[in-house]
Amino acid sequence: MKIVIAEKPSVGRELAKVFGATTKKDGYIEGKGYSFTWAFGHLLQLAPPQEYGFIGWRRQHLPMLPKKFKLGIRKIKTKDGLVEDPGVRKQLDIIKKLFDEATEIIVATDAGREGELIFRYIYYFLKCKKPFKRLWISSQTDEAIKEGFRNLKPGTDYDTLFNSAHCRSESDWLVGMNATQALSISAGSRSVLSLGRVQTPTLAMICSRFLEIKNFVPQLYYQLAIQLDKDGQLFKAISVNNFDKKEEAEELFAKIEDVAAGFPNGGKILTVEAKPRKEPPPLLHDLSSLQQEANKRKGFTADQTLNLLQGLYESKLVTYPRTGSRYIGDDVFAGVPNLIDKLKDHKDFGKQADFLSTATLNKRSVNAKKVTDHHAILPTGESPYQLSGDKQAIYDMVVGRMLEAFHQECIKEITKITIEAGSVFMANGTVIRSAGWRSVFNESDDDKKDEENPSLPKVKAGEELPIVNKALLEKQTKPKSLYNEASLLKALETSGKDIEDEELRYAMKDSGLGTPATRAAIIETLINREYIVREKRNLVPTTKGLAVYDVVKDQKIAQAELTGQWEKRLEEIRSGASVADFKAEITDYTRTITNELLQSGTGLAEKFAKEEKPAEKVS
DNA sequence: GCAAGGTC
Repeated sequence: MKIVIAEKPSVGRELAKVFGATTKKDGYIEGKGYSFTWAFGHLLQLAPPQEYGFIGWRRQHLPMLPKKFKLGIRKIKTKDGLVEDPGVRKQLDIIKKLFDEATEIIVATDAGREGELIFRYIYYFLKCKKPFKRLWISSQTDEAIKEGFRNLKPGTDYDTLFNSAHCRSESDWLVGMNATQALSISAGSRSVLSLGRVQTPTLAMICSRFLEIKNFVPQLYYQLAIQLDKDGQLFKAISVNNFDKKEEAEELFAKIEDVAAGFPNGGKILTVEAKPRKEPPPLLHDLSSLQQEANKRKGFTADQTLNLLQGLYESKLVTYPRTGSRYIGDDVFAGVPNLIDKLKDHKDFGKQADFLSTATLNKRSVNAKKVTDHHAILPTGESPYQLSGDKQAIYDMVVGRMLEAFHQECIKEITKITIEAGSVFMANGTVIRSAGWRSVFNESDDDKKDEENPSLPKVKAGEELPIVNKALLEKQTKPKSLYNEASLLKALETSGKDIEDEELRYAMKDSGLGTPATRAAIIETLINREYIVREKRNLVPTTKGLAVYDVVKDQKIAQAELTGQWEKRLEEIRSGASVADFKAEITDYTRTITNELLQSGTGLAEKFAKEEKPAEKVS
């Protein structure tokens, strides 16, 4: 019997279907000489410190540097504390039984670093010695799967990939566990002060933005505004220059020759520029972009959106949700017209679906090279039935985005008129000539509200128009906004782009901080630690969060660059570089950060202890 | 009591 092991049940079932295996067993599917089984993501995790004899949180244990890491079955939180997840235990038993019977093992976990690790941890935990082959595919279509099985690779081809994954895993443990205990202990062990490669830079981003706003000193500046009259149609123009000094603005303001002051034709048109601007449709959604949209439209947290989407996925209404790709391959694209056809009766989108069913579909989101482990989120074509309001809202965002993505460009006409009236003024106007994809949700531009001139009158250069109103505007420079979940998710995705070092920036170009699957959990962790709170839709640091930030802000652990450095080294390991060198570096860094935190955390608790409620102090 | 990673 050949055993195929997938990362998750949905993929295992899909593979079984392609082979025509139909006998459903508990935890696997059998048929045609194969058994198809699966994990549920990581079934195993690195054992916690106490399993190496580091009982209790004690200064003398630090740094904790296990000679050899142990694996343990994934735990879940219950009222009795952490216990082995019974579902995971059961599935591992099933996998063990199948491996024992296997004549051949075929690894079909996701084609990536973590997919490799998911399998290898199971394989080594079960002490399996049988050789295995690797299925490596980036598309789950029947043809891609068949082709992949005709081209199975020797398992050992991916040994270096496993090495890099293994290093990632152990390094996160070493740095995270040690830094967390070091800071918590030196601050007086009153509460858990967690630190980690991802959560701490994320906290730092939130805190530094908050402080930047708090310390922001608004600057006054002045603008001049005039209103002109073209044959009865009024429109507004603003001075091109801003003025720091009020006197300067007042001087120019006095020179504006308006009707009230006895000048019937005070504004002279200098230039008129009208050009069309084409807006391509947005790309299909990946998890992050959908979380951002759901946060903006409905105020859902990243975690809520992920849960709703997981529910839709389990009901087979949408494709795999934790994807980082906004593209689909040509094979998936071939099924899109059929998906669109099924929406013709939809109450909101029917008309657009009808239109698209005869139009040429835009292929901006079609690019097989940009499909990584999973493609962009699409509806499956199954008909939803009695969804909850929130689920329906998410489902509609997926469906609506699909229609948008394959729709036509939106064509706008942008008009710019410059006017001389003592100084130079400019009027901007935007008119939508052809709504294209924007007709799906029929909403105006959500990013920027265009100035008050939706459409400007037809004027010609050289024309002189009466100025019917003028105003001297006093304005203030504004600080950046606080992070909310949408802007934070975006910042996490792109955090690598701000890195100055070119190599580190390159190493992070496809990753950012965290992964699509983990970012929602990171936000929740920061909230659970009482480092940040939600205030309306904003994410605001607490006194505790700011105090922790103050201790670590100049340390490597608070910089996104740390992930960049790791990614660069991990990629080198994948290409065959020494594992021992990297491990030595990490061990070294673990010692350094642990010692530093044991010193610098002293006195930290006093900074926020008074803010804590008595009930929380007791524990 | 603790990381980050994956998933139900």
